[in-house]
Amino acid sequence: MINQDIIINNPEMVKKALEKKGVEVNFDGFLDLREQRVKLIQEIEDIRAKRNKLSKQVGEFKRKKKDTTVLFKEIEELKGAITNQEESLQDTEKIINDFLLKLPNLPDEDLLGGGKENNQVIYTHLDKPKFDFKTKDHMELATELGLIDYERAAKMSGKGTWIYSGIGAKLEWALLNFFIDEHHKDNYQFMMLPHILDYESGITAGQFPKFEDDVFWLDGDERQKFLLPTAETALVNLHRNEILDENELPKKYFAYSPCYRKEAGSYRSQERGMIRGYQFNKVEMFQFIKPENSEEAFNELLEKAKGLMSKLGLHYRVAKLAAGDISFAMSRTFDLEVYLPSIDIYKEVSSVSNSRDFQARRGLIRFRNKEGKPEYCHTLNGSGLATSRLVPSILEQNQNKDGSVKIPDVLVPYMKGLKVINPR
RNA sequence: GGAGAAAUACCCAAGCCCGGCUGAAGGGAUCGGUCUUGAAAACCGACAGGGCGUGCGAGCGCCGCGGGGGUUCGAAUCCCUCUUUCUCCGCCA
Repeated sequence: MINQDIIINNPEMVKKALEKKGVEVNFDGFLDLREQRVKLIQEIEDIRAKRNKLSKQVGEFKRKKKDTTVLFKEIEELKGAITNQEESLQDTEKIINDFLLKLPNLPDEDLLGGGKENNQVIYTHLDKPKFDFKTKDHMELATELGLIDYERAAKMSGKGTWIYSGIGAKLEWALLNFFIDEHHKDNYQFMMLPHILDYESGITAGQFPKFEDDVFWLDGDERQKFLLPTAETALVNLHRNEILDENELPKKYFAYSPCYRKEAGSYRSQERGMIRGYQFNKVEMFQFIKPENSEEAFNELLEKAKGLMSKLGLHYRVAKLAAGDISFAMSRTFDLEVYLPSIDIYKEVSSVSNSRDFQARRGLIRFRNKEGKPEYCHTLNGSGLATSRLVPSILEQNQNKDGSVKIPDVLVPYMKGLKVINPR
């Protein structure tokens, strides 16, 4: 949620900032409603104050055995005036709230406007791998090596799914465990979270109300519970409605979870295999911090994600996203994109984002500052990493002429010493 | 799944039956002070928060006793509902 004071004090600035995200807004109605709200509150509180005073007198009169009919008459007059106003106030506040919940976060000032086309590559690790033989794509490799079973997955679940089988499962699991160990080394706290979340959790994360159709709902039309689209959605809710002690911050967490996504739109056919599915695995990093540590925390998460990628020895790059390519709840996002030789394209394996106080405002996530006053935290998240796109990139980037695939050195201990996956 | 009990401030806990003087007793913790070489103990004092409105400000007002709603002139106290926790029974990985 955008700080309302900023909108009230400088609606033009907010308007321009949101335009960079490709969102057109008009604050005229909002500002009017805000004024209307204050007027109603003043009227209601005025009447309530009078009524409270009179009611108190009723008590006193009764104790002294004095006649109360005069008081009741006065109260009666106040009563009628108040109910209508209270209803209008409720309506007004609901409209204001609904409006605010649908406004995306302000992008950082240093970001370019526009969408994907304006993303900037700011870092590249290694060169594109060169092959002196005819390469295969990851589907071919995975199928030939018996790592992934697409057909049987389709049989039991339908499209957009796959089965990690045998060595393939071991490889996916090795990646997850490698990441988990690395995060432990950095003293992040490991969390295993519910995959089924309530509506309020989706609001706090910024997933709802705008993107209700992108998740899987469990309770039919009632929209009560949904499957998390990323562990971030659960992690951000860890401290919802809490006031943390200043010295507890920063709080650094990580979680492993499958991510369930409906991905309503249609995608290019080149996104075959495991590039986009209804379910994929991810280890997610998350921080609750004081606002003053925002940049530092962002860099830490980015460096951690880069470190993991570099240790895997894969060719990847880092893109600073343009305002329009950043998701709803975020002010700033850098993506790590791994190279897939078969389609000569870079695909996101990590998104490192700063939500600043946007999620904290939605979920009332605060800390007590030095003055003893509650203040909103900043929340940041970063994938560390999404594994389901790494397997394809490992297969494609590390393939050999004989159809075998070299396992990244750091994963070998997690593969019981297996260094190369050979054709069966 | 069934039956019962409970949810009060940082923690423990009274009040709820019998609605008003409870904007919430008491204790602990915490903070400040006295005493002390220092500390502890003892004693004295402070300690309801969060939100909203208003004011330059001290302040004033509204809401607030798990969440929501209702009854009433007035509700922590009565009624409805939801959530969570505990106990017992059943079922089960």
